[in-house]
Parts: sequence; structure tokens; C-alpha cells
Amino acid sequence: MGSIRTLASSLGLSITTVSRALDGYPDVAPETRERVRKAAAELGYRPNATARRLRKGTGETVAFVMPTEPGRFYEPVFAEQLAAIGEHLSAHHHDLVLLAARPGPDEAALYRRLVEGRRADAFIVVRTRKDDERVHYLQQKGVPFICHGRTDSVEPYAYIDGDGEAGFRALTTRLIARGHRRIALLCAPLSLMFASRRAAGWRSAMSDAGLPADLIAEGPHTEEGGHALATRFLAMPERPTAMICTTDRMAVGAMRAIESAGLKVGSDTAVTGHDNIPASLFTDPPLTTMELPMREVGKRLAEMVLARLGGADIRDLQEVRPLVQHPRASSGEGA
Amino acid sequence: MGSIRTLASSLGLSITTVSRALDGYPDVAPETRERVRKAAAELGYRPNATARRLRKGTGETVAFVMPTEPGRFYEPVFAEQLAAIGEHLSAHHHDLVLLAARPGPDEAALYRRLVEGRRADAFIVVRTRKDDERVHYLQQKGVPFICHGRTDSVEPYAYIDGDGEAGFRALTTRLIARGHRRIALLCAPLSLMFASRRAAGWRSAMSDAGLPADLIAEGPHTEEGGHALATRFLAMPERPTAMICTTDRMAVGAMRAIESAGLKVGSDTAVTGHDNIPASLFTDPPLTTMELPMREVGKRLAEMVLARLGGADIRDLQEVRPLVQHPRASSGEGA
DNA sequence: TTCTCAATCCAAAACGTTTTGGATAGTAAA
DNA sequence: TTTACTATCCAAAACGTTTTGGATTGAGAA
Repeated sequence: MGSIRTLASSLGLSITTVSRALDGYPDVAPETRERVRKAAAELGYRPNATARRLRKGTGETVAFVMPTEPGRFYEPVFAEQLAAIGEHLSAHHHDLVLLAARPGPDEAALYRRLVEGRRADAFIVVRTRKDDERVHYLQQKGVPFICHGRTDSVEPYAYIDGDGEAGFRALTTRLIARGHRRIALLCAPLSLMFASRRAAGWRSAMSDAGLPADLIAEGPHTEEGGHALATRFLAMPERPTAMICTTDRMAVGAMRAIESAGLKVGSDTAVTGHDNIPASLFTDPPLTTMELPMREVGKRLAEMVLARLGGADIRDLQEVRPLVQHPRASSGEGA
Repeated sequence: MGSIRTLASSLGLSITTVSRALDGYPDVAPETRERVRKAAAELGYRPNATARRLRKGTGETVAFVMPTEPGRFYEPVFAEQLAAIGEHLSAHHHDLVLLAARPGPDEAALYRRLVEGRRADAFIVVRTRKDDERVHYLQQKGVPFICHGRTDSVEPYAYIDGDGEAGFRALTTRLIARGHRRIALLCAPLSLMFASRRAAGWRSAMSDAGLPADLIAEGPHTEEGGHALATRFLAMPERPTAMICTTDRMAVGAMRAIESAGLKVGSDTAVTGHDNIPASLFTDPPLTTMELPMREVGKRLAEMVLARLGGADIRDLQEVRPLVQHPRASSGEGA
């Protein structure tokens, strides 16, 4: 019911003409087109998406595989990004299909299933890793994809990324200018590309200033991770005067550890993060942070993946964006 | 390439036999089946999902429309829930397609597009509203759906929901037992079902104790919203001794307002939330909260939607789950 | 031998579109 | 009148599966 066949016969027209009328082909008389349009609207007719896809040979489908690590999966950033991607893709008649797998063999099997079953004609790859099998696989299979974040690939690939290196270098330089010397980095696992980029920025600012970049510790990018790493630094004989965290969540944990040690965040120990989560304005004191606006990134990811599907050149789809800095009181800056 | 046709001809078999061999029908010889299986694995053959769907008449597709309100869309809960749904559905060969629209005409149009174009054969409806047009529409069209949260519908519908009413009643009763009398409710918009349920729980506990339920204020369920509502309460001549917030994010904002006023959270003013976000363990003091574990809910939503597609009765798909309470120091309880 | 039955296989239809390659009719040009 | 061309329409093929309704073969029973 509601197929193009019933619509055509109710109009006394052929299926072909109805199809072409609705698609705006020039070889149908204007008044016929109007007649078809009106009837389609009245009957609430929409072409069956599956049939259209089969015939057109494209699934009009983009896959997004969430890299759920074991334990709780609390990744607010994704929600905002996904909303933006979904909104944009659906405006262009594409579907965003969402899947989840933890990095490892399951994830690899899922990618194979999606590619071989032609369940997705393009991918958005997030939370890129240094040596990323997902990227290898998709390149080898020739499936279009866009990365959020970079990776160590010799072959070119399309990506959008925040300039974490420049962002963290600028931040570290600011702290040095304010007199900090022992600046620690509380770092997410370095196998994650975003963490290693940010670490590189911190390291280069330190070395430019002739300071040792030895206060670095690696842990999960959660409040708990930040708390644990900060506690470790606070136990040192010469404890750091500043703690740069790779994420706001880590910073929240670190702030808590610092206060528990009887120190004051901002005056005794500077703390900074990354992401500009809404809560960062409501910590005490407000958290110095930076961000890559996720809504824009999501929209741009969608645009890029559509461009890639449309045959755009990979080299035109490589973007590094500056981060927006939010200096606040937790680093002795801002209001 | 990679179609069943090439596989069949390379084996010297008919398409029919290959299809039936792979699907495990009994009318194919065991050794033939093995031969087909092996060849399929070698060639990496998987049936084209689109073709199979067209033929089978089912899209094997579940839609999830995120209700993105204007402004930033920072919804921690969704990511975890979506991951669980995606994981479970994909294990059952169904796709989760993700879309986004802000409540209003755009949202309604999107639902129509999805239903009429048969782009989804079932829906998961979240963030239910009191009078929910999405529910009306899907009921009228006879499209299967599961709600996360209840709504005011006379016709039966399938849902899973946390028992916010009982949870907030228990919490309020605990606070009353600790001597609190002026207990304020900092409430998300009452048009949202979860907010109105939680408000009902608070109200009933107050009235059971013979206390007026007049300290209620409504605002956005964000840190900023909580901050604004708390500030308003703090300016009252007889300010509340406890502030119950409908979400943790609101509680974080409220805590900040209380501290800014020179009061101590926990001893001067009790604060509580809902969601058990990871940060709730790292506020100062730790935040009393409660939760409906999102991972489980997501999995259950997926199970229920598959059951519904399989023809299960709506009345067997109505679940209210108790909330897990986390009493902590922000209400003078816990460690 | 002939018949029956089970085991194994297959040709063709069907799902609902889009696209290909004309067909038809009317009009203007030769 | 014939030819050429344009405007408008359409039948049939194709997309890659699954399913329907037999066809074929060989073994055992009558």
C-alpha cells in the first residue's frame, strides 16, 4: 500500500512518469507534474527508501561506531556531536547508523560486517589512535571515511581535528609567563591521538622555555583518573605549581585532590582542562579550559563525509582547527 | 561483485541453493552446505543488506530521534544509553538510526518522513512529555515504539521508566527524618514527564509529613538553571535548609550558588540530585543522588523494541524500575 | 517393472524503486 | 507532402536478495 504503483494507477499514469515527475525531470509536462505532486502529497506517498537504495546502488548510510571502553561509557561530547551529524545528514537524505564496540577484535569484526554486508557506504571514525586498525582497514577496502582526530598513517586520509598541540603550547606558555616552573601534565592514555598531540604541545612549550618536561603521568581520562594522578603529584617533595589536564573531567578530579590536600586551586596550584564542559563554569574556582566546538565539528564531519561520497579529493578534506581558549580563575587568569 | 550470483556460479550451483545453504534450510545436502559456507567465507561474501530488506519487507531498522533543544546539547546520559542500544540491536542484525530534531514542527515532520518513507520500522521515544505528539502519531499510524519514560496516554503503550516518584518520595522522607522542614524542589520543566513524576514524589512526602509543598521552582535542567533557581531560594527571608534538584547538573549549579552565599553544602544546606554522573563523587562534598542504570535501560529498550517487532503484546512491555539511591555527604548522609 | 517417497536442487517471481531506450503525437521546417 | 524535431509519455530491465512451486534423481516398496 502506498507504493508508487497505486499512485500511478490512481492517476492513470505510468510508474515511470510518476517517478520522474516527483524527481523533477524535465520530460514531464508541467501540469502533469503538478497533478502528481498533489496526489502524492494527499496520499502521503514517499518512495520506499530500501527500494530506492537497492536500485541506486547506494545505501545513503553513514556509520558511526562508538568506541565504548569497558566500564561506564560517559562521553557527553558524543551526544552533542552525534546530534549535529544526525541533523545534517538527515537533511541530505542520508541515515546515520550508530553502533558500538570496544576497541579490539569485536570492533574489527563489526567493521568487516558493516563493509562486507554493504550496510554502510561511509564511516565516521572517532577517538583516533596512533596506529589505527580501523583506518588501515577502511583504506585497504577503499571505503570512504572521515576521521575526527588524526592518526599515524602514511597514506593520506580525510580528517578534522582540533589543534591540541598549539592549544596546549599556548596554555603552557601562558603559565610559564605567570611564573610557573613545575608544570605537570595529567595525561589521557598516549595511545590516543588527542592525548599525544596535547602532550607534544606541553612538551614543546616547556623545552622552549628551557624547562624539563618530566612531570607527566598517564591515566584514564575520568574524574577518578585525574584524582589519582593529582594525588600522586601532590605527594612529591617538590610538588608542581600547575597541573595541566588533557580533559575537563580529569581536571575536576584533580581539583578535588588538591582541595583535599588543603591547598587552594588557582592560588596554590593552577589547574586547567580541555572541552569546556558546562560544569567548568561552576567549579570553584571556574576552570580554565579550551575547546573545539562540537556542534560545528559534527556539522563539518557530516559535510565532509557527504563531500567524500560525492567524490571530493581527500587532500581537500583535511582540516586542523584552532581551539577556543577560556582562561579562568583556576589558573589565576580570567575573572 | 561479491554478489550471491558470482558466488553461485563459481560453485556451479544455483542462487537459490546458495541462499538456502547459508540460511540453514534443511533441503540442502550437508556437504553442499559446507562447500558453500567455505566459499562464502573465503570470498568474504555477506548478503547485501538493502536487497535482503527489500525482499523481506522489513527494514530491520530502529529510529532514535534525539530531542535536541536549542543551545548546547550536553546530555551525558544519552551516550551511554545509545551505546547499549546500538550494541544490542546490531547483535540482532538490526540497525539503529540516529536522528535529531528539536521538539516542534520540525520534529513532527521528521517522524512523518521516517514513517511514510518506511525508513524505520520501529522507534525509541525518549524524554517523554506529558502530552506527547510523538506518541499520538505513532499510535495512530500503528508503528511499533518503546518509550523511555511515561506519558499521559489513555491508549496503552510500551515503556520502561525509573520510579522517580518513589525515589524522590524516599529521599524527601529521609531529609524530613533528619529534621529538614523547608525542603525546596529545583525542578526541570514540568512538561517533561520525568520532572513531573519526581515533583509528585517530593510533594507526596511533604504532604504526608504535614509540610507545605510550596518551595518549588522550575527551570532548565542545567548547571546554570540550578544556579539561578538556588540563588532565588537563597534570597528568601526564610531560606530552605535543603534543595532537592531533579538532576545532578542542576545540583552542581545549586552547590556553587550556596557556597557563593557563604554557606556550607551538607551542614547549612543539603543538596541532592539525580543521575549519579561520575562527577557527583568529586563534588565537595560528594553529591547525594540516585540513578536508573543507563546501560541496563539501553539494553532493555533494545530487547523490548525487538520483542515488539516480533509481535509481543504491549501490556507485557511496561516496566517501572526502582532507582538506586546513593546517599552521600551533600545531604549529611553517607561517608 | 512401476510406483512412491525422500533428498536435493533450481527457474522464476517478487520486493518497489530508478533508468534505459524507445514510442507516439504534434508542430515546424524543407 | 515529407522530414525533423520537440514534447511527453511508457514498457521493460535492473538492483540483489528470498521464497514459491516445482523438477530431477535414486532407492526402496509393491
